[in-house]
Amino acid sequence: MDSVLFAKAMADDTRQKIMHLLCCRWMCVNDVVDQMGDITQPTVSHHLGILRDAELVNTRREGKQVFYCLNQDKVAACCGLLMQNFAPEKVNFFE
Amino acid sequence: MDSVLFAKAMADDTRQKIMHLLCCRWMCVNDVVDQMGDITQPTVSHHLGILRDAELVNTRREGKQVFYCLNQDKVAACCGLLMQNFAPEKVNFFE
DNA sequence: TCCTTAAATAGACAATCTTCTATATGTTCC
DNA sequence: GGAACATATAGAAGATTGTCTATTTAAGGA
Repeated sequence: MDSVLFAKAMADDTRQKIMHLLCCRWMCVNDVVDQMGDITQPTVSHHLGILRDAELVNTRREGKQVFYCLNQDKVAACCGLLMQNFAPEKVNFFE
Repeated sequence: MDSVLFAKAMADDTRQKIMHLLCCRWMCVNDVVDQMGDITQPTVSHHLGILRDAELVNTRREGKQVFYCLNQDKVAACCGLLMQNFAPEKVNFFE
């Protein structure tokens, strides 16, 4: 993936909070909305859409609800890409 | 550092191009402008200011010129932070 | 001191982004 | 099929960002 797309997806406080919620579990949209407290459902959906476009979340429908979960593999791959691009001297390739 | 500030600093194509130029060498502002080709000096200065605020570049004055170089330690630290926050299951702490 | 060069800052404008309300789509149950 | 619930989309308003031109600040040389 493109490292700019990744950075843009991460470049918002609300989005990082959502990502934190979804880090190690599946949650449906309404539960995310409840946990976030002060933002509306459409706003949450919008942010989830951006994260989905960047492939940073996995998604699954279950009846009426749609569940999301952070895609840690993607995050790790993108961080690795950033490291290779912008901290190549700090990467240990064979360790 | 704050992971949102880091992501915001990275969230622009022009800025990532500049970072790439400065990745493994010191360059003065005018040389960056020349390499970038199609953007003006004030725009480059603006982007360098954002990178400087995020501590992603080191800076040094030499006579009339100001030199910049990418701070790979900072990049590595921020990537590590992102990994811990958003890919904790992919981090091997003791390897 | 004055001129030249290098970089930063100010201010304006357009584009992008975040958020909202209102509405549409999709799913389940009666 | 229609009501109820869950999520997505549309469209608008305000905030933030990226870029430019014009100007200012900083340093060096004649």
